[in-house]
Amino acid sequence: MKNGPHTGEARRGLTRLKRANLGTLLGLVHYGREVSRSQLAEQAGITRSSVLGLLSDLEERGLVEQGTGSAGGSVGRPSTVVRASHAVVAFSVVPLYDSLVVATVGMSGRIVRRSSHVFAALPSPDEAADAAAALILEQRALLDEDTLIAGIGVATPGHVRVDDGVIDSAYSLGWGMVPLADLLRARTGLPVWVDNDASLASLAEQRFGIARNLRNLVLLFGAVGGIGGGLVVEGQLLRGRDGFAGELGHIAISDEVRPDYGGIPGSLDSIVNRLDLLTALGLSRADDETLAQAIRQHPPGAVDALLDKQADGLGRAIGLLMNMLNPEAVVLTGFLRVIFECRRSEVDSAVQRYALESHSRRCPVLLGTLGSDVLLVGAAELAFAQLLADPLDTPLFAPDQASAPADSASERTARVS
Amino acid sequence: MKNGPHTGEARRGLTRLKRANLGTLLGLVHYGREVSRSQLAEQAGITRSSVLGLLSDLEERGLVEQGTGSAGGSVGRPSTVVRASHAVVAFSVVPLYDSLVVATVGMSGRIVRRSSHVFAALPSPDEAADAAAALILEQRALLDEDTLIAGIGVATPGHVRVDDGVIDSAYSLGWGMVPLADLLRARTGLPVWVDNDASLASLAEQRFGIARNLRNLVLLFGAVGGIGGGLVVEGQLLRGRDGFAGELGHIAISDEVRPDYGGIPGSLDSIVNRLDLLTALGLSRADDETLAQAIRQHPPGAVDALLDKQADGLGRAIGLLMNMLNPEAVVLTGFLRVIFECRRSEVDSAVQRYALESHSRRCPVLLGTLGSDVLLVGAAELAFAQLLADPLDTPLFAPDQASAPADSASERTARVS
DNA sequence: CCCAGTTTGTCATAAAAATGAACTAATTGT
DNA sequence: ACAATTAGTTCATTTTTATGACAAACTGGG
Repeated sequence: MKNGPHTGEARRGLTRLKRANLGTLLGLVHYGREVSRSQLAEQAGITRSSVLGLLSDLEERGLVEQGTGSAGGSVGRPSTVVRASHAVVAFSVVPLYDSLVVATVGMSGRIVRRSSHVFAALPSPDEAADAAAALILEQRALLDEDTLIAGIGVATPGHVRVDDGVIDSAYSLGWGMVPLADLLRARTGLPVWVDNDASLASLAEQRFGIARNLRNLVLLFGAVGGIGGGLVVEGQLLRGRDGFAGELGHIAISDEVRPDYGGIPGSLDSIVNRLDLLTALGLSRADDETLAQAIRQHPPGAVDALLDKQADGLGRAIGLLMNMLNPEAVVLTGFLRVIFECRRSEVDSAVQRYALESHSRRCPVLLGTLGSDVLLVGAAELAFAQLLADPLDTPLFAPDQASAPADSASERTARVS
Repeated sequence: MKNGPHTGEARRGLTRLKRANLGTLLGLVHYGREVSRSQLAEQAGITRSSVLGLLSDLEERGLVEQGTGSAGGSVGRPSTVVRASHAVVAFSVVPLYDSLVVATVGMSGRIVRRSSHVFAALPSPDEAADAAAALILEQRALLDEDTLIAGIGVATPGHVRVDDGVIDSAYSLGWGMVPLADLLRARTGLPVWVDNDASLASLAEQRFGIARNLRNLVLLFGAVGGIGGGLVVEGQLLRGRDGFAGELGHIAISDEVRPDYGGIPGSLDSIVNRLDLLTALGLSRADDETLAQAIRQHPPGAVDALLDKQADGLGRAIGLLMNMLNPEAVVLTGFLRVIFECRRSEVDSAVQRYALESHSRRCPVLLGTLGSDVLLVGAAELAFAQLLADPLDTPLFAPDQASAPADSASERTARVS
């Protein structure tokens, strides 16, 4: 569908079962960073001898590396430790208002390289795609020769049709109906996946951040353009019918109608609002760090009332989400983190008031730990997801842009025929 | 864990794959009512020859029946049609305020038999369990000799710990920390599963009702004790960490604080409230039909304002849910149906106001079609779920209460050894 | 330093189950 | 009646996992 090159003919007879088992193993390795073979066997529910064979397939394709490592076991023969190969990478693209960040991310979750482009004005989709392609080209040229590229993941604000990578509407970028996946694929020859920024942030925090291994998670993403949300249910991103799910900034939680506000009346966005804070503080365009500092140093007065009100709104939304989804944790990022740190007791008391005790009792409010990397990590996950679903037959690409896909599967097919 | 008798030793070498394939096939048959073998092969993604073998296993265990039926195909050899055996049943138990309904439900989704018990006062958990067990005993005695019983499913209001079938708190019944599954299992010898009423209603409407085959669904369940919610995501019930998810009545959508209301301030329950309607109409304890009639005939005045307000609150909640979950439909049941029918345009306009257009455009508000059967069907699904997960090794029980489980697997094991 | 105990890696063999391809059967339309 | 079409059936083959035995590598105590 979405991938460029054909992999010759799909290898015959690789049953769904084996595909699933390979994916399970690669997933365990990817999310666990370092796992022993016997742990893999136990967690995947297959025997040690089967793991042996499956891993050798994965290793042959260069997806995992095995070696002696510190597996902590006390007695008995030391384990062979399996790691995701750091020779497998994906590119992350994160368009912001007037800049754009591109990173090379290893399958181990580590960010290898990062660079950005600053625009003079809000970029058009084509300008953004040009800049992204240029940065990717640079980073691609710096990769080792044996690197395998899974593809490109994009984290963008707004509504994204994940099926075909079309941005339905991204208010903060001023874009509407932009086929971003097509634009980038045409420029790079790599497969491209696009998804909403807040959703990807929740995925990243659930897999590599504060919410590691929690199966049910709500993340509130306090971005400059407004509040987004990401919902993880049973370890999977909740996308809904079109991939639009998680627009938590637009949920109505109050009767308040602001004549100056154009969105949903009484919405979380209209009440817990970064711009309001900046205005009250006499700032324009500050990053979250500056914002936090300004709040700490502000003179008492109107700002306090605003902060109290925003803290109450935030707590109300958190309580609502706890009642509705019974998650294991609620994670705050961006400027919501600032509000929580300044008005923790106000937020907590609002949560107590608006959430049923049975829901809130065991559901902590946490702060994201991935910081500004969260979108880069989350976007790369998009590209790796395909690889995890079908480790052996998903096409991978070489650093050398001119070459055919570095797909060992098609090589093997060629050798046989 | 939860099942009573042991099935000898688990049949050796029934691989996960076969178990999964059997479950997939049985699920397709169960939800599709009548499916041809080649349709099964196509939908399950396995070959016709494999389907043949798998179905013969299922038929041997008495779970499905095959025969020539009207499969509508125009040309070509007529299909063999597969149906879920109506000899496989589950018992549904639905405790209400002062009564209790028990039904025998076939795996085809049809309700075979139903009976109820009316209490003089609110029953204690033991009284309710006694009554349920007595009704089940009666209905069990009326079953054919070759019937296979999957178990008992209970749909109850309140919070349910689905893992062990303990009702954490059910306000409308006045119960707290009731190990209902244990109580019923001790009295009947059958495995018991318990879940929240609204959740089960959403499952029932998604599988057998108006929302058939929709993968993402929100159901608002307007019961006498308050509003419940059920969320279906990717075809699965969203349960959250403890199974408490979906408490949509308790989500805060307004700033209004009612001094007379004990729950969450500004919650959907406090605004869209059946008791308020009855009070305004001068009624006490009316069923939904009576309520609808009273509304149609009421004199203009205060009741209109109340209805408008409730319609607005309902639309606001619907809009919030659309933004948040991007479902394919929102389904209303119980007295919410009455409100929607009387104030359709008010509800619709509130939905327009509070939902983003991209979310609401393709998301209809529907009315449930299963009526009063919805909980009976949903509760039975709990018992069938286990059977679908492992068709051959899940123990089934005979109508004759004294006998051992009618588990052909253990018979077969015995024959071999 | 050796030896029991423990855990893990590896191999040959067996068994399970799905696949693939050929073939037969039953119907419609011409 | 005959082609076209669709579905059911059979069976040898292939894929892949499971099984069980054994070797390897480590800990810790005597």
